[in-house]
Amino acid sequence: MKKILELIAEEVAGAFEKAGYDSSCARVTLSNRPDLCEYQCNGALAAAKTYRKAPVLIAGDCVKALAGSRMFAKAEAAAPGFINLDLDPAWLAGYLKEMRQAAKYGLEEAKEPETIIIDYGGPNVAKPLHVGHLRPAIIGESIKRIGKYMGHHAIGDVHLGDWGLQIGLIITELKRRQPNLPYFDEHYRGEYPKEPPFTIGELEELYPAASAYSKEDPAYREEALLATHQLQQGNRGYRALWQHILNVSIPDIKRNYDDLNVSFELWKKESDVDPYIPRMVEDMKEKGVAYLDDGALIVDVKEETDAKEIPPCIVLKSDGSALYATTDIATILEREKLYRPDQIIYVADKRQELHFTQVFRCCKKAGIADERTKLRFVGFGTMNGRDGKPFKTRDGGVMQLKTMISNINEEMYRKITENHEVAEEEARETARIVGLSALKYGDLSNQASKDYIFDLDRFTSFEGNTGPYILYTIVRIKSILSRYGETGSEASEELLPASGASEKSLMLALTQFSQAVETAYEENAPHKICAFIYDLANAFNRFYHENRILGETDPKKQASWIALLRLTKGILETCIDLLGFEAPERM
RNA sequence: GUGUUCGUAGCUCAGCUGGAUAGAGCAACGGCCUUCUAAGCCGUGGGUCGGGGGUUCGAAUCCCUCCGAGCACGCCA
Repeated sequence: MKKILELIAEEVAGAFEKAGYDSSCARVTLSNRPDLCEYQCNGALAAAKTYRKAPVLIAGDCVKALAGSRMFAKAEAAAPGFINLDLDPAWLAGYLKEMRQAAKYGLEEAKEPETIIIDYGGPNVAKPLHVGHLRPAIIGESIKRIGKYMGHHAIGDVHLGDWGLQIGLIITELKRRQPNLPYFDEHYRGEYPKEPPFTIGELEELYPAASAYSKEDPAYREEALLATHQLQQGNRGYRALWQHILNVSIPDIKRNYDDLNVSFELWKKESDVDPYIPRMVEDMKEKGVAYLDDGALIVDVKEETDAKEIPPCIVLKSDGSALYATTDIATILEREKLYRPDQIIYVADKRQELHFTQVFRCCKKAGIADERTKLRFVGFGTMNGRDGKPFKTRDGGVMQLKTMISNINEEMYRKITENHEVAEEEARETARIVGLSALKYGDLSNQASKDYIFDLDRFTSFEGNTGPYILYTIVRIKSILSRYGETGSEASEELLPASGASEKSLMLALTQFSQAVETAYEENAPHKICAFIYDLANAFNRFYHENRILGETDPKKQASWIALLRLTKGILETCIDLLGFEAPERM
């Protein structure tokens, strides 16, 4: 169904035309003066110049033309030329009735569904997930869910890093510790053991140790580079070890993402695109887009309109080996081949913007990406600590994701059990759900592109614009609905026109749903959904405070309110699902 | 140096395809629980929207400039 703003704009456009003005002036917006009106049209101000007429007069003409409209309870011209509009409560109730009956509360799905690949993982195997993986996971997951809800075929790809130096380092370190393993015996021809030679705990310890050695000892680093090279060249033993690393690491990574309510349709790895590279490079050479410069194979990607000359994209290093741009380009090649996406969205640190600009242009220029494939980069800012500097643990290290989640859950558990008597198990589960909402809402309510300050105390606080506040609102509604169900009061739940100001505000807030989701989709901006549900929760809490729903004696009125509650609950729950979290039954 | 992003209340942030008196939350202060969860609601105080120019009937929003901060700038990812 049409968005409420569209309907209002159409009505006003009709009035403009009827009064003899061009209907294109009839842009209507939510009022920025709620004390004066609900909606406003400033078109008369813009039209004044064209018609050489005072804007108030134009507004007045338009208001006269709206006289018969059943949409508005009030339409008046205000100096210097605003048209102030209030909706008719009956018309508003009618609109909400339609919303209740429509699929997805009247949201119009995309007419031409697109295939959208969203790349928002990027963790390296054999390394524990840390807080740096938090933002892409949270933001990307939400963008994906919003895309799906809009009717698109959205595919999340974790895109694991499994082909770089880190694997070589692990192999080298393992060889140092257990040189007698068959993987290191060049003459070994038998089957390798099925059981991995390490646990996940040991694996996670191997890498940092190896990384530290390689920084101190150049020979060690050389060995690791060689091991990496040999792995890529197909060394049997190393391939077997690499497979063990994947087998041990991937389930652990999955569990980590599960804890965040984040999931991926695709578990692709850098290594998957390795086979494409030789031909891809040859092809680029043949087409003449890639050439040697200082020994490296590069592709010029600068354009005349650039404010600053963009450096060329390096496809192969001067020693002939691949680098990150190479695998990124090959990944686009593979995605085009396997999925023919309309869009590929990269959710990555904004510091990588230049890199992706180069990669995207290179793909277009070399014909690797189809002309009509939209390659988009959604850059997010740094997560800082309370001091405004990049978030670190007390000893200056990078905090593991597990640690952060468990810190939040502990804090939540403490707060829950502090004020209420709750069974241990329920308190733990509630803490987990509420904690996740705190973490995700804290992140998503900010614009993704900006740096933001991670403040555990603020995010886990139960007050203000936080995840827990939204959940609390939902829980309040659930509580009323379950009690209402118990009383067995059966009414038809017909929505009546609002009888009070707070009820009408709630209704008005509800009508913004489609607009909020659509904008969030178009702008890849989950924070618009946060802003919407925060307004909605506020509107509901005001309504809740002013009206005693279960104590209402008029059964029709009560039933109408219950219908309103169901709609509010449904929309809030839909939205938090789009953000990637859920509400508990009680809290 | 060049490019880029940003600068809004004490703090954390919205608002930015130009519109009326710049909004929230936290913190501070004051009200509201024998009644559906007070994790709530209502109210008070707090702003030269970094400075200065310009465009416009109208600028936090668009343009220029200066100041300040972050980030990026060919073989790391």
